Amino acid sequence: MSASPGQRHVDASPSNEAVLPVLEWMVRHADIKQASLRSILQDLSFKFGGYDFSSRKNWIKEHVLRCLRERMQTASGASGEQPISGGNATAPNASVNRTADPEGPPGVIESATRKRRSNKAKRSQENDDDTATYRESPLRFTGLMAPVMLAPELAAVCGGQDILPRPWIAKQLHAYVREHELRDPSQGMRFRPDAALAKLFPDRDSVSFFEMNKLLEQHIRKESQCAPEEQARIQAWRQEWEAKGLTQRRKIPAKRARVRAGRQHLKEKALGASFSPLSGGSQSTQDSHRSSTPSTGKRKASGLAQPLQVSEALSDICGGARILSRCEVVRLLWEYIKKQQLQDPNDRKVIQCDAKLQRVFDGETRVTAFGMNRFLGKHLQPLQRNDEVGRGSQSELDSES
DNA sequence: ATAGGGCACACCAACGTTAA
DNA sequence: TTAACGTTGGTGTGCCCTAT
Repeated sequence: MSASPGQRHVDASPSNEAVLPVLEWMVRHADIKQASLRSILQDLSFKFGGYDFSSRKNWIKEHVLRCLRERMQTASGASGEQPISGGNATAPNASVNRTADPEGPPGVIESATRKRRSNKAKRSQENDDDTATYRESPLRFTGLMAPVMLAPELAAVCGGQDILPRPWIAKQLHAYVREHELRDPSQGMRFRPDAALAKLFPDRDSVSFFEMNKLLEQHIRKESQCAPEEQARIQAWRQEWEAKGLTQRRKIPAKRARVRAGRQHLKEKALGASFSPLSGGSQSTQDSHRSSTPSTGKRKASGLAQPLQVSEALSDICGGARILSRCEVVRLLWEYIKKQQLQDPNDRKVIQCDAKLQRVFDGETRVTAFGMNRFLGKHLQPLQRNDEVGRGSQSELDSES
């Protein structure tokens, strides 16, 4: 709150004579691969108690450039140290060079700087976010990396190997195309099959790398499609390669995004608590219910809502209905427990089983509210086809009662 | 948050090159 | 730097209900 005009750092403007030796020292000792003009400005500002050097940016650039030239000359003359090139090192160098070019179009530097800043800010944001973190984990040969059996004509162009994971097959083919210079010069993403590849892609003058994987399917067999002895070989291959202890760098999922989405979902769920799919809720509420599985709308009835065959013992508790969904069973079960006042008054989580409940709960006299779900599975069986005809479920119960 | 159940769906994994 | 394309299978998550 104390007025900024009184800031010590601004008033205590360091002279160029005082700044120059510090600046030269910084450039001489900077990590060229990491440093940028911006980072140098920041460091300089830090060394001079937070003084803002932006008004002397051009002066600083000139001296940074001079020091860099001297440093490169010294390095190349002394030990043949490599000049600044490639990777991040290009950023400060290029910027300074353009600055020195009197004919360089105005705004180029600012534009480039802005772009770099934008990219840096983006990277910084990503690093700040836990979505951008990685972990090293063992390479497992499952899923996409599951080894498959190659047909002889495919193995022939994969160095004779007849068991490989799909991505490695793609890699081998890319290498083959490169080695044999089969790439279509007019269309970089396509290649012209030679005699060996023609066996894989018959009647094709040209194949795109995108099509390649699809066409390869005809020359690949999954483990499940292989003969027992081939499956044994694949197993051995997997064991052999997993024993090598290869690792991969995996991206950690976007936890923060998921947590945010989850919170949003709960919030919307609370707001739309009175929504009934049958009564036609608002579009937004319906969307929120679909949030986790967006789009399509092809979703079938939930497994929990599917009708099941209820055992006689359980049916006795559920009002005699023999076909109910799990959800309905749980609801009716609790209705019965409350009606019969079977909850332990000292611990409402505990259910004191009467004779009917004991038939369902394996003779247990007491079960917990959570534990009783475990017993239900034995009393609920998938429906036979003909059972589904005339399924009554809750409506059947309603009509009975 | 927790327990039980099954299903649908999204996402991720590797690999290559080019265009934006 | 990222999206584009195509492949398969593992994993994570939400749905749905109920009570504590």
